[in-house]
Amino acid sequence: MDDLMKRLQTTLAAENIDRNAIAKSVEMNPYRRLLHEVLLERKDLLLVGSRMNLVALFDTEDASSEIEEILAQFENPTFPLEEINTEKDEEWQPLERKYKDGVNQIKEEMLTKLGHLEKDLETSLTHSEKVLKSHRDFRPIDERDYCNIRQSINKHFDQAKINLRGEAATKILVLRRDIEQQGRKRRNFDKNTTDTLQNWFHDHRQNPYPSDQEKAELAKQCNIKISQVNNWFGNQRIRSKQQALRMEEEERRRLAQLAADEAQAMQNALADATVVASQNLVNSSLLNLPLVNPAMQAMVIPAVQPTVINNTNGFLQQPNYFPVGGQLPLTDNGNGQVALKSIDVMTRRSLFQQFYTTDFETFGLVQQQQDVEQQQQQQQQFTAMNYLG
DNA sequence: GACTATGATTCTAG
DNA sequence: CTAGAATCATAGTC
Repeated sequence: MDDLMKRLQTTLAAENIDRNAIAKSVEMNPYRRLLHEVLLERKDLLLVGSRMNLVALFDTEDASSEIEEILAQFENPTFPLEEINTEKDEEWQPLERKYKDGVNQIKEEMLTKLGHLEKDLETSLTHSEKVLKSHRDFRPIDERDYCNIRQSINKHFDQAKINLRGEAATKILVLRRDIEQQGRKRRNFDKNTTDTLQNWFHDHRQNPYPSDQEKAELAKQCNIKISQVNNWFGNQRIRSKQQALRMEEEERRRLAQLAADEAQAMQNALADATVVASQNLVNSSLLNLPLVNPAMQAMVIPAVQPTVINNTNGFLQQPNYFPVGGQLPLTDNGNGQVALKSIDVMTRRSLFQQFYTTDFETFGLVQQQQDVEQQQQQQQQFTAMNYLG
């Protein structure tokens, strides 16, 4: 009994009820007082149905039509879930099953509780009659008293029933929302759909904004909702724009890298040519060198060789200095390596000439670097050219 | 399991 | 309301 009392107090506290107001109300109305007495005798009845509360004891509300509408689903076999992704969704059937099972379970629970309520109502009525009879010792009791107490108790239990139904309806709504949420799990469109949308987008890329009518057509054609068409075009527009920006940026970076590489190559060539020129001057004549350098014949350079090999013999050893489209003095030895072909003096001269006259003069980058060292190198380069020319 | 692709949602501005 | 942008959440891939 103490436990029951505690639960009652907790309920009262939780429901934020002014107990004085209730007491006053009870005091002012003998029937209510009687009812209160009955209910205090059977406190457990107060706790039947989790939503039953003392406010409902005195202020009966009508059952909302909305609740009845939802509960009608107990009897209505049609599936009341929102149609989500049409019939092509094979995961839909289990969800539908799950929902129906859930609704049935809620129904069973509600019916069980209703049964309990009915039993408690009977008990309560019998008990109230007993209490009323005991009152005969203190005051006159007539049929009206019995009628009133029965009415009050019925009212109380009616409210409990309404609350119970409301609770069941809420459960159904929650269940429905959960299931619909699961059904709404994102699924990719099939290839046909994306192709159709993709084609439309591409054909109208100048102005990729379908009209309402076109959206409707696309939706029908793709078997998706108009809102999905809207989503798709919204995403597509923004994402294709982002992609274009990324490509642009990438291209810009690539060109910058290309220019940097060329500039570097040119500088290497310049440095190399400078060595050649000075060597030639020291050795008095490039033409005096053997027609075919024996060391050069055996020289093997890795196919990917980024560093400039010191040119001590007056030969160009980095073939990539030669003009684009010009013939490279290379031979592939089949082992992922290339060897310099032995070349005769005339060929060498022509390659040098080609290199100096064609490339150096047309390559703006060298001209732009106006520092002293660069100028000196240019000086030497022209000396070499004159010498060879 | 990290990463990207993608459909949906949310927020903002007009 | 719409479009754009950011973000979320899941799919899909390696």
